[in-house]
Amino acid sequence: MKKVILVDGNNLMFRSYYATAYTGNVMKNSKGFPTNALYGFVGMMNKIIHEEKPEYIAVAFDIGKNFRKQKYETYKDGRVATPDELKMQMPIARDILKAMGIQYFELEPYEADDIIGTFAKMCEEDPEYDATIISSDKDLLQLISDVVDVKLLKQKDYIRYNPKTFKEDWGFEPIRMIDYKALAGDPSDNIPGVKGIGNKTAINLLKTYETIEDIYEHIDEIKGKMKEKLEADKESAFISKEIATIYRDVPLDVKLNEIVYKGSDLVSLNKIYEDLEFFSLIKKNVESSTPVENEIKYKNVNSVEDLKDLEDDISLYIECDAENYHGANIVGVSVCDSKNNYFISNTVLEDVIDIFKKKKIHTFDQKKNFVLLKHEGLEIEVVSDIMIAAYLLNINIKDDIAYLMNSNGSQVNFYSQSLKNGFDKKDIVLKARFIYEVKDKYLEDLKKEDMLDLYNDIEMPLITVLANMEYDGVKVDVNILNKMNDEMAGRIKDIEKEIYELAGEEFNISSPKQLGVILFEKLALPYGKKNQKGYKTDVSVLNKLINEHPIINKILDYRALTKIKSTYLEGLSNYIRDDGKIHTIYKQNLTRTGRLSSVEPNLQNIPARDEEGRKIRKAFLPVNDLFLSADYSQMELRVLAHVSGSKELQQAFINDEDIHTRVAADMYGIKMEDVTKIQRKTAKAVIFGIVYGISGFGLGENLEISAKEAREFINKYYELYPGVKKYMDDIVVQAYRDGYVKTLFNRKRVIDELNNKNFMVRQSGERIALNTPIQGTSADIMKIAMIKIFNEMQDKKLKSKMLLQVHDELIFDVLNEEKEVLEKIVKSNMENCVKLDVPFKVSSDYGTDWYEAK
DNA sequence: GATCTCACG
DNA sequence: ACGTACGTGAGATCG
Repeated sequence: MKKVILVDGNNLMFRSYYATAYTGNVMKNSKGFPTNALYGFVGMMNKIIHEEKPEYIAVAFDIGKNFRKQKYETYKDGRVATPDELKMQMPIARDILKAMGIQYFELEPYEADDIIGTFAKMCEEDPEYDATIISSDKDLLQLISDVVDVKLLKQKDYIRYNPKTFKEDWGFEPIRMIDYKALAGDPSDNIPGVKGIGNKTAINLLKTYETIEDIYEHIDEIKGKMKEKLEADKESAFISKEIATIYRDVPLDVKLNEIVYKGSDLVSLNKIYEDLEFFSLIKKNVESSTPVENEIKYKNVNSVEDLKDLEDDISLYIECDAENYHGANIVGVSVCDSKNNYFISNTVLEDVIDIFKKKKIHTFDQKKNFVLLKHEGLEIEVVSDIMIAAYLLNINIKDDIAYLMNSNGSQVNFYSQSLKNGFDKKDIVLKARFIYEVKDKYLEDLKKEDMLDLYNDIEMPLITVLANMEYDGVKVDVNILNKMNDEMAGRIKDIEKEIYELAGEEFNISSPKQLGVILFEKLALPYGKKNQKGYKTDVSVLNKLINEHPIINKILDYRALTKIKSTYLEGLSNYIRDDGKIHTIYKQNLTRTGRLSSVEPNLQNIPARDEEGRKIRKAFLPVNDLFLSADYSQMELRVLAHVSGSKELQQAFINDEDIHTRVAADMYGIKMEDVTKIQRKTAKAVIFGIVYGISGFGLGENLEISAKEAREFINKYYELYPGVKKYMDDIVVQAYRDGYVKTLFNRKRVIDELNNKNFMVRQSGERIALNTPIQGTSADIMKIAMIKIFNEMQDKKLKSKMLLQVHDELIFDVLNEEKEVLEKIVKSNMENCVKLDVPFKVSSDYGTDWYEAK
């Protein structure tokens, strides 16, 4: 049997284009030519060749006018015109196929579907061949037969349909797809179908009747509204069927044995890739990849003498030997000035380090530098960190400078490659050189964007604060974790047993797939919502089923306990280093709002809400005497009150009222003392929802009330706080106008989503626009507070340490005798570091472990 | 490696 | 008709 692969080239190009274009950013090469669709297209073609190993392959394209449009004027009406940026890429796709040794076909007035249908027919007529069609277009499913299957591409993976699997899914024969379209229509192609008949009804009708001809012959068997609808649109149904039917006799003048896959001509292929700047693909093609010669000269430094000509303004880069810099060793240090480049090995670093004291140093990731150097008992101060600068400038920055360099035309190994293959001194030198070359531009850009203060007064000083927190680390008692872990293991075993008994069989409870089958098929529980893989089984689904079956509560318990066990008890243990401490890494260049994030491990999501999980915190212990925890109360709402200018909301905070009770009282038109728990909870949900730009639907889901009721709550809130409503409207308008939003301290977030053609994406952009100034300003304020507290602690030479930040909360390791003075420093700085139209309020607590400290 | 689920503010 | 709350990180499963 000879296998023929038939690819819907148009479909692949459209998919690749929209897969990335929806974010608003189309990938381009340095000449400004769009390349996103081609990049995806090449990826998919390579995948097809790799997975299908075709002997015969053809790719079909649409070209020119098509006969359907000529016959039915409205066909594909309403479709957005193909964007120019996609059109431009179409001819290159053909060039690429040529270089890949793959034949492509296009013929006016036929569409790609018809060409594929014609090839499929040829396969059916020749017993030597069978075919696989590759596309995400469901229209092609009508071609399925004993010798033709369809690999229907989904967002991430695909479904392979043959006659059997098709029938299982759709309930009728593949060829009846055309009758299905005749009834249900197809909005994307503007095929009308029968008005009022959707996919469900269409499928049902086709279970009873073979074709629409059959339906209309037996129209009298059908009763009521449905009959009326069918009769009213009879003509439309038949036209729709005709449009939907793939034409399978396109005069192609080619034989199957002529579409043999010849394999790539790498020279021409690489030439195209070079034009497109698909460097990673070229690299893959050049198997024994000759390493790029980095033409850079540098001096090896052996003593201070070698650095005597070093200018005052320099760049510095430090390479270490592990992804996580805690516990890593310095591989080497490179230094550049306007004229020279230097490489300093770790062995001589100590001897020359003093020379850096008087220099103005520009670097990349000073927090990493700080930790690495401090382990060697060394220290270097810097004036600027281009990793941070790039982050503020909305450059999507990674921790590995190689990404930034390579996207600017350099060719250095990525850090992960160097770890595997060894470090190249030239790469390390190139990194410092790069820093030197771009530093001024970044600072200029920051100035242009009015972000120099944010950079100099907040982000740069914060580096030292965070570096110290990470370096000091937090003590965690592994014995406490282990003890809890053993206990947890026993409890989980018991619950497991009970679940197996209730289910009547053993299965992997942690597998959503298997669990879904047990719940919704074996136990036949209701409300089985589907996701991509099968049934949804998350908390919100399970909560709705609590009264349906006793197994649900057991599963919820199982989930809670296994989460605690694997993520926290075992997970955290793995991060305790030899000093008995956990040293997280605070990412300062990651979030889109200005918040920090914490990784390896994440110490910002240690359980707090649930008592069982909260006990994890008992394992976190102070090195000194106590923990002090200080957190802002309702930080984001206070920021909302300020930035929105809502006098009503501001007054509530000035009066120091319980904000949720206040809003509840206003919303229900009652006195504050009469507000019930549930009313307060509702108000709280409304308030939070507002900050996130929630819809009536979302709030309804959340509160388990109807969308209508929820909408009424939201409207009521707007009435009470018109300033908030105005802010929300204004910020969205402003975001559309400028393409970005800013925090109070000028942190800028560009929102490409607002330019998107897709309504949903734009809506998401609007929510981002109204939330970012609030979340981001709060983050800015917390950063300012941290810097002030840190500095004051240093000035007063306190031995207590700032250890953790959890967005609106700070944790300190406190010496008994410093208790009072520290608490004052912390509270007053947090409350007063910036002056807004509302006061900030900070609550604090002590404890001998993190659990006890509030 | 993508997906689902769930932990935090 | 669509899909539906912002910002994160990590572990387990599965193809």
